[in-house]
Amino acid sequence: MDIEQSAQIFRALGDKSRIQVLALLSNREACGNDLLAQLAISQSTLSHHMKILTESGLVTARKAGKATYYTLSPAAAELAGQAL
Amino acid sequence: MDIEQSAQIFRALGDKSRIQVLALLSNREACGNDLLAQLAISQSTLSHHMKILTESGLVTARKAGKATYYTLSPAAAELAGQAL
DNA sequence: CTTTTATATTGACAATATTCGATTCGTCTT
DNA sequence: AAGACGAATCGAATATTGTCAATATAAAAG
Repeated sequence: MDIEQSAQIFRALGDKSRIQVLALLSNREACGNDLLAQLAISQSTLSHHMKILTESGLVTARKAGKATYYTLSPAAAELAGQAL
Repeated sequence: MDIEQSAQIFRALGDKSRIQVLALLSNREACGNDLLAQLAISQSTLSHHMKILTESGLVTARKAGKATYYTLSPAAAELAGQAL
């Protein structure tokens, strides 16, 4: 694994809101609105965080109709499970 | 583990230079000068990074005479070993 | 006791990151 | 077609971070 990519992943993990998102996703898949309902942040901020999480590879996004469903990618599940 | 503390640890890991430091420390203990010799950063920048690493608990510092010797803490060794 | 060596701290600056409200873009419903 | 809904993007304000040169502190050497 490239060193800058590792840094990117850790940077993605280095934010309270994003860790909360990962925790929510550890149980089950969820769409943006589901997540939004449990986080005290705005919709645009959540969208921004989800972009960072997906770009880092920690989360994968699946669009279905209006909604976007997010799931933990396996690598993230491992890291998150160990460290959280 | 507290969620903000987790974020702090990941933030500490989210920088290229700091990951390089951890890689260097994975083999053996090293003092600042040793590290400085292998990293293309200034002394003050290294000192700053080492502060972040020690404050996050990933690295422990031991002062001996003029020098400060750094070692990976066990938790970091595990995380770093897995992710790097 | 002066000088050198190893770190730490300070102050400054540019680059990044976080956050929000407003707007836009798709998709579904009516 | 019009409206509602979920999400993404834009623009801007603010905060945090990474970096360095300069300076300070502390220990060893001469």
